[in-house]
Amino acid sequence: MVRAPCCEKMGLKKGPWSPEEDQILVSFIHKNGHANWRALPKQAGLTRCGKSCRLRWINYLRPDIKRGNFTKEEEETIINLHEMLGNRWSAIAARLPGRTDNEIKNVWHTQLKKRLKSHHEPSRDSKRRPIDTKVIREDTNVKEHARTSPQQCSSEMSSVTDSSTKKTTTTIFIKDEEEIDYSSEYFPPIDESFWSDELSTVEIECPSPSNTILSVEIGSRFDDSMDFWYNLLSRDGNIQDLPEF
DNA sequence: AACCAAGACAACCGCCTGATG
DNA sequence: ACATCAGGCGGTTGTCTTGGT
Repeated sequence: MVRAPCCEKMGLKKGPWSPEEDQILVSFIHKNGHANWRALPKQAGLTRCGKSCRLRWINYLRPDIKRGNFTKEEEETIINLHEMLGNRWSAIAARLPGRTDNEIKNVWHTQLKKRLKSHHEPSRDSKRRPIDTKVIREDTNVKEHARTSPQQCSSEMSSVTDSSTKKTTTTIFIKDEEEIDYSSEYFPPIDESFWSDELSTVEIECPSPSNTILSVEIGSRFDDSMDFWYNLLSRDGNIQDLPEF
């Protein structure tokens, strides 16, 4: 059986919402809540599909929405979280009270992406190479390298999940050794099982002289070992919360 | 004043996931 | 175990606004 569409298209209105429609939706939700979005438009007397109503409420009409321009702090937060989480807009929005995933997505595409691009232009005094110059090295000894190198890491991290393969790729950028505080208490020992299985890949950009990125497959105990990476990243102020994988 | 292009924002579409029967 | 549904998410498109000519 073919799955029915979320709403019957015939006769339902599309496009921008009118103030009257907004008023109807707001007053209905205040009175009845929104337990069932599919049934809501009919009950409220709106010629919209449930999805459209939900989106309008979530992105615009909700009372706790913060309107207006993003502050510098919010923009910095978005940039940092995007480096960690990738295009997981809802996860980013969850860390910015009053902001919606749609709004953050728009700001990212219209403003921050441009700013970040210019920010990442190579410069003489920058020790960090731009992301698009990285090289992935296929190396059978890579696990051995990676097992020792994290203690020499300082830290930026980004994570992208391929929805088709369900594979998460996390990239950790490593600054040059002389910049690093080798306080070993940040880095608890990890055991062999950390590297088992093939659930995710971590790419570790190594300091000179090799200047390569090690692609490391990590295993089922990755979540258990996240404190390890968390300590590394939080030490340098790159994250406040554990990233989700 | 009219037109056009670019930018900003709102809304839609299609897919995925978890819940349920 | 499977089919279906509703909600949620990210990508994309549509519409409106603004600035330049």
